[in-house]
Amino acid sequence: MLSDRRQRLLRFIIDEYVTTAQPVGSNALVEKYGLPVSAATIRNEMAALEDEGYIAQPHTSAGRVPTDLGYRYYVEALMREERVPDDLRQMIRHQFHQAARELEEWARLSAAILAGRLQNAAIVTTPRSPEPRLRWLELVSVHDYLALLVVVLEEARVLQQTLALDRPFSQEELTGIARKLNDLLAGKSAAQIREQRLLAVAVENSIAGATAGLIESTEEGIRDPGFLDGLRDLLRQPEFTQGERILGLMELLEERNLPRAIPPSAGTATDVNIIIGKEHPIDAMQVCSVITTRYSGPSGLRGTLSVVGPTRMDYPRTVSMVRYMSALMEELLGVYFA
Amino acid sequence: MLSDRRQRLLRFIIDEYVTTAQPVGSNALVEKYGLPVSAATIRNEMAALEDEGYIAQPHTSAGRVPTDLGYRYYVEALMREERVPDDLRQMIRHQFHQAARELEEWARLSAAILAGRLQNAAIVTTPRSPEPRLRWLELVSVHDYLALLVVVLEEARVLQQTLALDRPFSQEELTGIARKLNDLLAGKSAAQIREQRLLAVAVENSIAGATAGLIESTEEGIRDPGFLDGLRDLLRQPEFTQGERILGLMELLEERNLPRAIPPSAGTATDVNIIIGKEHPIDAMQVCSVITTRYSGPSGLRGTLSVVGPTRMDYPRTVSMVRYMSALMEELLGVYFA
DNA sequence: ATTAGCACTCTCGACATGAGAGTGCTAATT
DNA sequence: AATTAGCACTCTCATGTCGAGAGTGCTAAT
Repeated sequence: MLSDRRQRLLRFIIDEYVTTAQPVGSNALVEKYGLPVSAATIRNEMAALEDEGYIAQPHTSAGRVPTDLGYRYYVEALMREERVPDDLRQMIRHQFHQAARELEEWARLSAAILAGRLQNAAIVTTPRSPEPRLRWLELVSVHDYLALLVVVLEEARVLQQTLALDRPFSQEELTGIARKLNDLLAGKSAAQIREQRLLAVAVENSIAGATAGLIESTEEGIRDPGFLDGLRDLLRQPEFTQGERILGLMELLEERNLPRAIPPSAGTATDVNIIIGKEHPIDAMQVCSVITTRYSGPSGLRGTLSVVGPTRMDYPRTVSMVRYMSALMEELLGVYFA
Repeated sequence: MLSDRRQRLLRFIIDEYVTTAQPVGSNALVEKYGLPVSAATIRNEMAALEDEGYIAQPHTSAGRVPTDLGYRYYVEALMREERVPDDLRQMIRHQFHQAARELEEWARLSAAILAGRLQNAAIVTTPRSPEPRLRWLELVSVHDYLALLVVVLEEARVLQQTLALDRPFSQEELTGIARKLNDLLAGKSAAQIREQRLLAVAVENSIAGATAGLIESTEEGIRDPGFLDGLRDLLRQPEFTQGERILGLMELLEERNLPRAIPPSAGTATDVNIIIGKEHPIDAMQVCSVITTRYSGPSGLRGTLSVVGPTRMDYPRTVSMVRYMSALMEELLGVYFA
């Protein structure tokens, strides 16, 4: 257990380092924060903090830099709750009111706001149901042998797929099939649709199968990897201006490989989840911290908001923003599906 | 007009610089390409090429580097047609056969293939009609006061928008409205739908308006900025490893601001269009070259394929790849809408 | 017209140097 | 027992110098 003074010191060091990105020395600390002791005392305390692994020196005669463990302690014990200022809340609400009322659009906008405000990368997934159900399906003829299958899920998500037909179908025929399938399958999950498949007509059977497949494909998260924004902001961070270290990160983020970049376990906690540096299982991400939160809406809808930045990031501000955006999304979802 | 020898020399210089990314000197040139004259002669010729503005020295005692003008001359007069090798064609076709048969998916895949093969960024837009027409619309009830408008265009593109309703509507009512509007509006463009708007019922009128608006919104290209891939490859290019210069570029590409990154005029030529360095109107892009081509399909469908790389890029290979992918997309579109 | 020869220019890496920042330790002070 | 002043020490960083190497332009000879 750290003494009170050491805790305070660690907080100062982190606060200072977060803003300057420079190793912080004992003198600067005493001056800037008006500490009632001399630099020498601080040096003793810092040596102790270093022994315990919370801070480190890049080289002998440099100041101290927080370690991943230091940040972890900070996040667990030292960090003060921050509140998103009211005027910013107003601005954000305003932006949402101006945007189209679409789930996708909200997710996109959330990512843009998080990235812009925090100057880091943000990834937001659209709300999805854990077990999506069919609300409506439609078959539209593209030409004689090709039809477009349009599937609307309960959560107002629209999916599409083209189907090759083994004989020509008219739009009337297709509409008839769609009506029949709607009567039979509406409200059902992919699994339930698969069970149901004992229709007399082969075409209907195969279309039902395609519908189930389409719904299942969304569950794997392949089709909707979420919205990524702010890569440019991340690149601007001083720790990444030296190419190299960013490359692995780019690979990961550009292919929107969310499950890999952000371990699924990150969503188990009800609250905000924080992964710091080396705590991350993937090498390329170990220079970063990831802050994730879930949001949920009516009928089991769920999505995630994540911010990716250097370990030297403003944790209180990021946590407060992520938390606020999550609450906002939940509120909007509530109204949407009122 | 350049003498034969100078032309050949310019080609050698560019070929060499493209592969090594290092200024090329007279000695290296004589040795590598087995020229029948001495280095001194080459120096004289290079001095002449420099006077005419085709090459330049980064500093006094360095080798020569092609200028934008040099690349321009190369592209216009010196470049040899290249052919995408048959085995690569096979591989690419194979990838397309494995992919889902969706326009969007094809565009995504094209961008991935271009980026991967050429190690540069690629942007591919999905095929769009210049004057999209309605094929089918559907209204799906989300809850009493909210409906989802699903619009299918002739080109098998699906659009969606939620509509707030001023009184509760049942799914049956909505289906009735949709049927009526389909009868009335199918095959019409946004403009024609707007003219048509003299329906008796207010709701029908406003839904028709929303449909027209939705169709129009796609024309502005806001909703579908195209698929971008290969930013990571671009970052790996030696000219961009020193952060800084990449930042402006990122801004532009990440927001997928295609119209700005790739001037619309780039599509007027029937063939491949090449913009080299300073020829580009936007500052941030002046360290890059952009190679663009259009592809088109039945009933006026059009899209573009673009590759963005450093001015030092392999023009013949890029042009051949872009041209091949364009032909392939046209072929696929032809079959799709057979 | 071509070329050999040569002086010249510039970059780059290695090395040295000094200022500056920051530390750890010791001994004195409270 | 905690704190502090003082000081030697270490390390980085910016600067300067130097020589090697690369490449050029010019001149005079072929």
